[in-house]
Formats: sequence, C-alpha cells, structure tokens
Amino acid sequence: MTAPARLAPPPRERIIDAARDLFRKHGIRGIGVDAIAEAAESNKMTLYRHFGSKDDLVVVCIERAAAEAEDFWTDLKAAHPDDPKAQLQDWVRRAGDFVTVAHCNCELLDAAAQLVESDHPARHVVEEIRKGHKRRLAALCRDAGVAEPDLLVDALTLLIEGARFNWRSAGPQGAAARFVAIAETVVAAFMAKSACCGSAGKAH
Amino acid sequence: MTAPARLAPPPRERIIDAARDLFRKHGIRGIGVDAIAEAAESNKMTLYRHFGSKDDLVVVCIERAAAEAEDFWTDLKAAHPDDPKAQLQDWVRRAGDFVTVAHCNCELLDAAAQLVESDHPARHVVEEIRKGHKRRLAALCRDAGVAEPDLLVDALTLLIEGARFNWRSAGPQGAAARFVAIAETVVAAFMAKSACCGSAGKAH
DNA sequence: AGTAGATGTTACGGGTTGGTAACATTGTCA
DNA sequence: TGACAATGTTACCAACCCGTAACATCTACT
Repeated sequence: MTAPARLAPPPRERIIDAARDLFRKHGIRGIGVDAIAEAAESNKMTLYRHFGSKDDLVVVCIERAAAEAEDFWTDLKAAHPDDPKAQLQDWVRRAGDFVTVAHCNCELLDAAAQLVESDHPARHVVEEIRKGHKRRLAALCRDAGVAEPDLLVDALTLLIEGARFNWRSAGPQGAAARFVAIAETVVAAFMAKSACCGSAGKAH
Repeated sequence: MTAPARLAPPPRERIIDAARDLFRKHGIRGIGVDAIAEAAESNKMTLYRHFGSKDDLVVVCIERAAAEAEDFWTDLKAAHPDDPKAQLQDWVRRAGDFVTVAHCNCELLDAAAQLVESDHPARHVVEEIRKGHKRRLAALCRDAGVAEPDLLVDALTLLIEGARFNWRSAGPQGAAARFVAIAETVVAAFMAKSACCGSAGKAH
C-alpha cells in the first residue's frame, strides 16, 4: 500500500484543520502558531515546512473554506433543479445553519475581517470569495423573479454578516437566532414588491 | 482661574479620545498602550496612573460611547416629538450615518466584539448597551404600530451590525453603502404587513 | 540492511506588548 | 519661597509570539 496514511491524516491536513478551528474560535490574531501546531498534534517546525509563514497558512485555510463553499452552491442547485424560487428559499434555510452551527467556514471569513487596515495577503482572497457569493446569489434572485435583485442581495448580505457577528458577540439569545425568520420575511417582501401591493406604505 | 486647563484637555480625556479613535481604527487587540499614550500626547505612565490596566481603559471607552448613545436617543425623540413613525424613519437615516461615518461610537462596540471567548471585563458592559438599544428600539417599533415589533428590531439589529461589519471589511463599495435603502424597505414591509397584504406570498 | 525524506524535539533570537520602578519636571497653592 | 500633586522620561521586566537552526527520530522504498 503506497497510500499516504489513510487512518491518521497527514500533518499538513491536521494543521489546516486545527488552524481553521482555532481561527474560528479565537480569531487570527488571537491564536499563535505554537497553539495551532500543538492542537494538530504536530509541532511548529513541520508547520513552517509546509507553510512558509502564518500568513500563508491563513491563505490556505481561507482557500479551503472557499472550496467548501463551492460545494454549498453545488448542493443547493442539485436539491432544487430548475427551481430558482425553491433554491432561494432553501438558501435562506441553509444560510441559517451557517450562522448558528459553530463549525462553519463563514466564521473563518469573518475572522479574516480582523485583518482589515493591515494589507494581509488573505484580504484579496476573501474579497474574491465575497464577490463570487454575491454574483451567484444575485443570479439566484434574478432567476427567482425578484424585482430588485441587487438590493435583495445586499440586504441578505447584511443580514447574514450581521447574524454571524451577532451570534459571536451575543450568542444564541441574540437576534441571530431569528435569522431565518427575518430573512424569509425580507425575501417575501421583495417577492411581493413585484406581485402584490406595489408601493407598500412608504411614499418614496 | 482654578479651572483645570480649558484650552488643552487634561491627559485623562486626551487618552480616552485617542484610545477610542485607535480602537476604532485598529481594533482593541490591534493597538498597544504605547501607541495610545503617544497619540494622546502623553505617556504610558500617566495612562496607567489613570487606568489600572488596558482592560480598564477599554471599559471606560465603552462607557463613554454608551453615554453618547444616550444623546442619540434624546436627539431622536426631540426631533420628532410624539411621532413614533417619523422617529423610526429618522432612526434608519441616522443609523445609516453611524454605519458610514468613520467617527462613530458603534465601531467601538464592534471592536469590543473581538473580545469574545476571552471573558473580557468589557463584555457585559457591551451587553448592557446592546440591551438598552434593543429595548428602546422595540418600544419605538411598537409605538409606530408595527405588527411584529420584536422581529423588526432583530431585523434592524442584524442589518446594522452587518452593515458595520461589511463597511469595515468591504468598504464603501460593499453592501453597507445601501443600508438606508435596505432598512427603509424592510421597515416598510413590516409596516405594510399589518395594513396592506396580510400574509405576503409565504404560507407560514 | 540501508538510504532518503518527512517528521519530531529542543533551543534560541528578535520583536512586540502589558505593566512597573525610579527619578526628573512642571504647575499650583499657601 | 516652599511643599505637594500631577505629569513626563527613561529604563526595565516578564510574557508572548513569529520564525529559524541543529539535531534526533521515524517511515518508506529499494
């Protein structure tokens, strides 16, 4: 068997997993490479042999998260083929899981946001991921027949990022727990805007 | 004149101002006491004479921000006496300023959210402020005749926190720039929920 | 068996940061 | 003038953290 140790994952994978976990929990600045190496049941030297620097490790972690996000969209489209409305509704539901479930890649992205102001090499990677999500979600809203798809995309973006933030700082008792109900209401409002009562209440 | 130096503010005030500014820009973990003292045109020793530790300084800064938030509500109610609907609409507009204008106390609160997981003494202070805001906003929504005031409060909470977060990481090009338009739409939708088309689109 | 490559261990260097000690300086009030 | 409090200056410590060097160990493949 030339297989590279299927039972115990190789150190590189263990390090990435541990890093992602700890970055989520403590933030990128909040955890040291020593702690990561130890949590990965490895050591600092092999960490630095695989990743030239902590910044490089961060980039790899974020790229890994981006790859998993790719699966998110694949699954979503596969679950409701040729039914954008159902996809949009299911997006809300699944996004809700991403907010509340601790083990999600999104928390890694928001940890990366701690790197603003200092031009961390991971910044533009995060930016690309954000753009990709936005583009896909916009296409989804457009296909679902929403009147102002771009505005709904921005609304959902603010809601989900706010939810992730709120969940971190306020916990399960905070507003983030009701993300799905809120997002569903907002989506419904945008859908109704082009079907039911045109200019609802507010004279614009 | 026994007045304590009206022209140049005393060191304590200068330190608090500098700290708030730098905490906003770099986050609490991202700036050192040395830099704060220098920015305040003071030095580390007087900083530690006034505030026993960096954590204490953080708490004072947040309490200062909370006091200013008190003014926010006072001004809002004074601007539209006995007109909760106008107050709610104006709340959205003013909240939008708090998102985009760099010099705002909210950024201090979200900087404080970097302290999650480690039970920083500032955490429960932030929690209290958050509760106060929520309570006042809920009362406002109720008085404005919103059908589900609590849900709208949570929605606006997620939107504004998401906007602050997004503004930091995505800048003026991101979704945060359209916060006001989004929030107005959401508010209108909640207002219409109790007036126009009852159960809009979604069978709940 | 033996060799090469990946991994583990220990120790260290240089930098930053929170916090303290000791002393000098300034300004105020009697 | 003299005394006292607040402030400034310098130096320092201990802890932490990123990154590297040197050496030991293990594993795989021939």
